[in-house]
Amino acid sequence: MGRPREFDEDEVLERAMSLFWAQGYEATTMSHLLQATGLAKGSLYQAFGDKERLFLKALRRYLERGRQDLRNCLSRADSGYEGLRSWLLENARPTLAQGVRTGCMAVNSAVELAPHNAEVRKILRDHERSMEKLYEECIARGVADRSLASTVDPRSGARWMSTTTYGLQVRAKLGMSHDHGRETVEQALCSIAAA
Amino acid sequence: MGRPREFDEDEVLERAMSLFWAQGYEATTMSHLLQATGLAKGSLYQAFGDKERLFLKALRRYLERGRQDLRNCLSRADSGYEGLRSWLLENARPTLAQGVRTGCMAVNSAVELAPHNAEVRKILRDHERSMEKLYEECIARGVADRSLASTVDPRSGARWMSTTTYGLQVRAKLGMSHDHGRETVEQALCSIAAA
DNA sequence: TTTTTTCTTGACCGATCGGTCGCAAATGAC
DNA sequence: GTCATTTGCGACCGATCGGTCAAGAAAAAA
Repeated sequence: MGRPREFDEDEVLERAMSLFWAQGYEATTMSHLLQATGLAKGSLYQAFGDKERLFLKALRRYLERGRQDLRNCLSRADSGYEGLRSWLLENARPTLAQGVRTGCMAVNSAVELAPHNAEVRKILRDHERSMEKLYEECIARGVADRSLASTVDPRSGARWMSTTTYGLQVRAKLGMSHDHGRETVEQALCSIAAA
Repeated sequence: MGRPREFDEDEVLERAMSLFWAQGYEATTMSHLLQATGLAKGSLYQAFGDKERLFLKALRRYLERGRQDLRNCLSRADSGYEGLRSWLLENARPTLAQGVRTGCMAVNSAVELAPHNAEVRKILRDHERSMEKLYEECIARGVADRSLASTVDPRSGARWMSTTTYGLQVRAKLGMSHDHGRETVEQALCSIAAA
């Protein structure tokens, strides 16, 4: 009952996510969000609460998609090693949106907000743990199929994977070329590859 | 001639740097800076120009200090391998200031500002290149003293070092423990250690 | 049709943003 | 002393920030 929404909530969330992703939280103003979504101020506030709530919702959406991407990437691989390698190569591909090096929204949010916002910190830590669970499984698989060194500990290997993807995403912000990214991935992989 | 300054420019810059480091550029307001430095508005503007100029000056100071730290760290080491290892371990130590996980100001600035600010981008890229030159020399040393694998290319190894330190600093923002950091460093080092 | 409920819209709010400016104070030059 | 020059200070500026709200519009319920 009541008057129906004139906008698609998912579409609005998607545009908000893009803005926060490309510009960060502080640098994205409500005016930007209104202009990008085409909504009036009241509508946006009524639908999503305040700026922070909207951001959190956009962040959660981004992270869920990232986890799904990782699952797909790893499951497509022919070996544990190839799974990790293809995910790292994915992270070595500089992401551009409208000429802006967006990097990874998880990394961006971790750097900008995590130290001062407990909710963001919790979300990102949980996400990190989920990602590392997937890395872990993949490493176990790689040890079993002998594509990874038998000495690799799945837990610490998983944390090492996180670290390496984060690092690549930071370098993407400074304009790392795809070639340099790939080169770094191959170098990094030496630490876990089977002898 | 004229009236002499009543404040120490270096001291003011130091405090500004700490604020920008801990809170980022956007989240640090002129009021914060005035309160932290004890200066009046006009004095700060007359001495440093606007907020961005002050930030750039603080950033340059931070980066110079970082390069010096790296030089010291590497030169103290007994081998190329130990040099890289001790620098990575330095980056695995979570930095806290007044309870805030400050991480690394270079990484923070790269993520927050580099895509939208050409000056910041240039400064950080130049810094990255300088750091990688030092890594390179250290890797060459390590190959020569047989502490590193002879197969390691100094250039790509240097970029891999950058990537790994960046990754550790991002994880520091999410509350990485010192133990996990050290564990990751040991895992990562497997990719360059001599067989 | 009337009522109820929800949504849309933009005027409006106080607070704060980065930045300017005029005036008093403090120094060296003369 | 007088003057020129620079600093310290804080009132003041327009713009913009995130956020609220009242009134109108559109649908379902009666």
